[in-house]
Amino acid sequence: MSGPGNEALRIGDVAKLAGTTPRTIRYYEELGLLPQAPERPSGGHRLYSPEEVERLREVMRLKELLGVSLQELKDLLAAEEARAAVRAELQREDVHPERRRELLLQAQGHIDRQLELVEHRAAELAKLREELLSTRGRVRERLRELDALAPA
Amino acid sequence: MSGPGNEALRIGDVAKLAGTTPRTIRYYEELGLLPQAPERPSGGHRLYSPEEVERLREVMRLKELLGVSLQELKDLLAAEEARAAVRAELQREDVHPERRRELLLQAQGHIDRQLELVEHRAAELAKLREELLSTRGRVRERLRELDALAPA
DNA sequence: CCTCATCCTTACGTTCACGTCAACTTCACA
DNA sequence: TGTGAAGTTGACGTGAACGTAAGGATGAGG
Repeated sequence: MSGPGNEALRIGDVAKLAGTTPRTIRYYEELGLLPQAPERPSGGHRLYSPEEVERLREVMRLKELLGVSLQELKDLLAAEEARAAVRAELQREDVHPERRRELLLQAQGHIDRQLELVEHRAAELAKLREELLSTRGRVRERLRELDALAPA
Repeated sequence: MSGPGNEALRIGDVAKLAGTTPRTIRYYEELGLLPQAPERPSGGHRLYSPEEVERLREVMRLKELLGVSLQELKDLLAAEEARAAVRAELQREDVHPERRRELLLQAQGHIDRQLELVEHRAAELAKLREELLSTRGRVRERLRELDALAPA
């Protein structure tokens, strides 16, 4: 059985797959951005699953798009971390509805927090985009005027 | 005659108006992000017009929204710089239409470059926003299910 | 089993984007 | 005309986010 989904990746592979370096991965782990993968079977080498690669990419993506510090990002991801735990707990059927509700509300709060950040930035960017488009429109119009008078 | 529009601002005033520090302003000037205001009447103090404040705010805004290094930002603003010069030159009527055309095309190129950057980021952010909204939707649904079974 | 690429930790180095301090000059105002 | 706040140019300091080098352990292929 060598089906896909259970390959054990080494840190160098992960780095290449995510487009970064081993150093950065260790650094993120040190900061708590990535789980400290306490599984170091026999040797001290870190091993990763493809899911971990996705997680890393997501971290890099958020860093890029939200433009926050790694510390702030850590807080934002604590949210995601919590959501993972929540999902795990919610999987089981035997959770008190009261507890379920609490967990879901908590998850919602985390998501809303991220959404707020994202929407704020998105709005600002949209505004900037509109301004640029408008300016470009004016330039184009002037070019057309010019063409009308003295065509190439 | 003390009408608005010709107040001479000092670097500290500018800093407060733009929400930053004198140090940053000097640093930006040193990097070439702000024009080196060669006008230092008698004393060596920098003087600014309200327009310069706007310029500074714009720089800060772009830095924040585009998340680029100050060097890259400088290149992007060389564009804007050029546009300012272009606008000045275009104001005059006695410019060869050929030259006008050239200037306008150049300006258009600069704008398009900025637009490309902005639209790329905006698209990425929009994608992220959609994902978050979708996730939130699922959470909400689960909450509604819960409410239906065991209302508060 | 040997070897060599890859990994480990530790630690110091580097770049960016400023902060801060020193020594001095200039401006605003009583 | 003094005097305190604000400005000037160096210069060095700093936090974030890694890069890089040292010295040694580990793992995969021949």
